[in-house]
Amino acid sequence: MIRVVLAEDQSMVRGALASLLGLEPDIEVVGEAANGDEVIAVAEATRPDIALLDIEMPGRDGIAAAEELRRRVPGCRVVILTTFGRPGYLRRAMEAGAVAFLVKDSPASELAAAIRRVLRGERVIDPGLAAAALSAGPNPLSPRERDVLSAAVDGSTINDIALRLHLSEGTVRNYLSAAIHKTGARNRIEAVQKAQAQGWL
Amino acid sequence: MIRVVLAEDQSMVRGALASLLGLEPDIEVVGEAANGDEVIAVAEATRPDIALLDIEMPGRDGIAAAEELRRRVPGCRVVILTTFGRPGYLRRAMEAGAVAFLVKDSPASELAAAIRRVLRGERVIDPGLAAAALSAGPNPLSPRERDVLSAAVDGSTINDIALRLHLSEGTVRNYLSAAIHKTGARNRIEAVQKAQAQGWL
DNA sequence: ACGCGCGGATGACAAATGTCATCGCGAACG
DNA sequence: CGTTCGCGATGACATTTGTCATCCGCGCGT
Repeated sequence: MIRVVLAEDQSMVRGALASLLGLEPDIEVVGEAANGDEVIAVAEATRPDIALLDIEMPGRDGIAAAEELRRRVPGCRVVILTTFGRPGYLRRAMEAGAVAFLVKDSPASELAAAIRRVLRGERVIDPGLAAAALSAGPNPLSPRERDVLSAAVDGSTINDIALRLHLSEGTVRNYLSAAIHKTGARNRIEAVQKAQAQGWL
Repeated sequence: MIRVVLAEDQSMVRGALASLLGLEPDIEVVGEAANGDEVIAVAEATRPDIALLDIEMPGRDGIAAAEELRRRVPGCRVVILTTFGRPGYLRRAMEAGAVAFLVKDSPASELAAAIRRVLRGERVIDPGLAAAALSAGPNPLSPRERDVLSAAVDGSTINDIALRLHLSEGTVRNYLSAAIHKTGARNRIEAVQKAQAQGWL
């Protein structure tokens, strides 16, 4: 039996995925978690073959959890299952030690298939997405530019951001200007959108 | 047997939900669709007892589909299943004739339970969400203010919006200013966020 | 008949935002 | 050892955005 733990924050989706995997005769869901911190505890307790992780989760996200799992539960292979096939996500997932990267809008049958292929030692990555990740190149934003742009997603003013990050207003404007330039955007909002679409935040 | 059709754009989630419902001895998934247009065709062909609809779908969304289904397949009860429990969504779903409104982060067991309750003639709505929808009041934005604010979500400049909607720049600014005021926001971006959080767009 | 709200517009003004040049500091790298 | 790069800052400047008062016309309700 292939032993799987599941991390996904939406209970109903998590339950549905568990049921989907439960249909497979050679797969067994031995644990579930609603976020990245939980899944580490669950995996340490159950020592599964596979950890199936969503990326967007409250608290520690799936990528951070993958990194931690590699250290704490070395025998456990990480499969990322995410809504958004963003190039930057794929890149970071691979760097965090994931061996497969699936998007939720591929057919349901691919989930079990991917898990079996991973168990045979293969890596499973959508070829189109792999190409996009490679052609897009690495994240051009410096860490601080990322911070500032991330702080701008919720519509904060320059002043808000400056206070939150303990920077001067001018500095915030400079970083934002750089981020706007590097993303090829025309203003802050476009920069945020483009960076998010690439998985750079 | 309770006959159900399922509309959800993410294949894997759709398949997983189908599997979840398939576990129930008295429920049968007789059709699946990836968007609001498909589900109407499927429901007309299969005449199900229940249509389980996601809201966020490409093309015709779940709420618009619900409205159309009420006319075209009157015997079919509509259950909305959505990621976001936004007050405005609930309100619009009810106006569109839905009899149940579930969010994806409630427990998986609630799905079948809700379907059975609907079949007994009950309405199923999260009490907290119902309270939020009532206390939030109706959408304060005029149709045109909605249009303009919607056109601003992607970071377009005033100029872009004016061209796209065939308005003068000043008019666009006026509508945005009104929307900012009505949402209690401090700028365009916050206004978009607040309006989306309420389900007003 | 009257008021009111909505759509649409203009002009003026203040505030926020984006751009650019320039500076200092420290760490990394050849 | 010099160069480069990231971080942080300042000041000046042009542009964009947000606000407000005011106007017109239309339709709707009383």
